[in-house]
Amino acid sequence: MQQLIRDSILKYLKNKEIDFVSIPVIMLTTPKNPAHGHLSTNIALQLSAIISDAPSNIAQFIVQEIEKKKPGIFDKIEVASPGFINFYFKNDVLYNILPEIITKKSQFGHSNIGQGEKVLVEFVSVNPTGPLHIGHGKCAVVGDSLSKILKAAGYEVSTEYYINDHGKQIDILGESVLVRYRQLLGEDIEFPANGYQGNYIVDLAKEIMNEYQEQFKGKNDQDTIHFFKDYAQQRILKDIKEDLFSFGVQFDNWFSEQSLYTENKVHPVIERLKKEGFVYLNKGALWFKSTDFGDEKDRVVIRKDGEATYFASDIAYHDDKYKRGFNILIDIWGADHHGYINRMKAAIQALGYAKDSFQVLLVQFVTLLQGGKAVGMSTRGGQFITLKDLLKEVGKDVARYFFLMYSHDSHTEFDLDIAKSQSMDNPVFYIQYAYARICSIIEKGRSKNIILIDQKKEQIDLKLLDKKEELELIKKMAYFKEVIERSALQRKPYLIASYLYELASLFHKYYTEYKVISEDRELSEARLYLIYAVKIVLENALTLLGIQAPEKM
RNA sequence: GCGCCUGUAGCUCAAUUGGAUAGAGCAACGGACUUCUAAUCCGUAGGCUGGGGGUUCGACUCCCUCCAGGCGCGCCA
Repeated sequence: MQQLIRDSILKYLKNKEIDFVSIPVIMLTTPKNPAHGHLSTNIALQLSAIISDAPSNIAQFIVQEIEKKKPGIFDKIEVASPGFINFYFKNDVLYNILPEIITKKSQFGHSNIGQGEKVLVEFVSVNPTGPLHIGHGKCAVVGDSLSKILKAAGYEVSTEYYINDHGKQIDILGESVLVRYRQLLGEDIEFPANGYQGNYIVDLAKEIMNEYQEQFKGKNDQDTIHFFKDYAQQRILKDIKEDLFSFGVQFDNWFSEQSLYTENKVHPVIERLKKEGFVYLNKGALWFKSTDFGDEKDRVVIRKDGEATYFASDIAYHDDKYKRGFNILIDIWGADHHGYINRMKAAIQALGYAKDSFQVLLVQFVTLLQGGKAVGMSTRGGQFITLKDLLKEVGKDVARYFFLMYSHDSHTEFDLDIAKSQSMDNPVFYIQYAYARICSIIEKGRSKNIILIDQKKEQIDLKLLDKKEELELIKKMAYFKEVIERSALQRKPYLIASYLYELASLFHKYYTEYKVISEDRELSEARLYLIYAVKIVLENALTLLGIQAPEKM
């Protein structure tokens, strides 16, 4: 299609004896207004800015050229003021999508724009110092769903969780549990001011007490601290893994920060930066010149006390990602980490990698509403609603959809009351209900001996599908592939969620207006064929979001 | 103070990256079940896209400025 238009433009330029202009990317859009055709392009408007001719003249010419070449496909092609070209396909052409869907099944909508490029999506990566809360949940589904979408769009995707099992926060965690443990044994010691307050710390202390009784009473030596640190961290990590698993989020790899030190990967990277002249000594610490790449200030990589900073290991970590063969790194971070982007981008460039190969998706905060009031949350303060609690309240499907239904980029509200309601307020049920309805119709068809014939479309008269609602459904399904591509390229999983809702809505309308199974056998077969396609597309889209497609509700 | 994100119907959010008449859901009002599931559908009403300026055939979208909210601005992670 693009080529067709391009050729026409070239011919136009030749006729006009215009030497050379770079033709803009030819954008073909599917207009929201049906009166604007099935496909539309604004290319003539764009061209008229470059070459001096009225857009309508250019459009006219392109249309004539295309009509000469492809007389069979279009019902009509029209030029609309001020210079849009609107293409109307013959219904026959639209129908072609149905056998395609039914042949490709779960593969329908998939494409190869990713061209097998290796992408590493890193997300959640929460310190193992406390349970996952709702904000982490949003990051988790955004990352998980985006990975699935990228795969569907032809990228080779790996997912990874970076475990911050090194450094001060972990030390504080160990200390917090130890103090709680000793307090439980009746010792009168003060809880550290910067310690973790949550009840889960006390639970951990109790757990250790049950297992080891008074073995560590009064102790505060290195070995004891180390034991508590390890115990707490591993225990919490196990919970995190379980929570994510029950949320349908799985990782290809769990990467330990500590391993960067045991495998000596941090210091060589710093050395490399030093050699390139991006590192200098000041006030006893070693600084990375991130300002060379647009950061607002330089950053410490080795502290005065000789310890590498978190940033230093993060540089090594990202270097390692590239070394493992990934071309595109996508990190999904909570919005509170946005100040970190520039220094990381700087490091990427200093190491010689392309600036754009490292991309950060900032997930904005979630405000949880209950009874119309906001529920606060902070890990340190210990007051939060955990992901586990949320899953218990609303279930995996609802939670996932609510996190995916809006742009990850905007702060959203999660209304617990709506999420809990099994009513028409709840978009998840709306979509799943459409799927369940289709299943039940197909079942009815089977009972009446109208059986779906997968591959033999010649036995089905698709021309019978001429109702407005039917054509709308078909057009919507034909759009699915593009939605996946856009969603992947723009890194916006929520586009799938919106699409899903719209498709479900079209189906519900159709359902109310027309009977699929009737006395007319041929018509029933054609309509069954149609809704079978809808079923497949709904299922494929739901799969991308990690949401169940129930056959009965 | 500086930086990033956000501001669209009473509420929660969209708007195909600069396109055609700014759209959905909820809430409000009025309708539709002898039917393949009413967890559904149809209709009515609701807007100076935070304010102001600019760029052009065309702006919610880009630029400038102001206002409001969120989040950052450690030799923490």
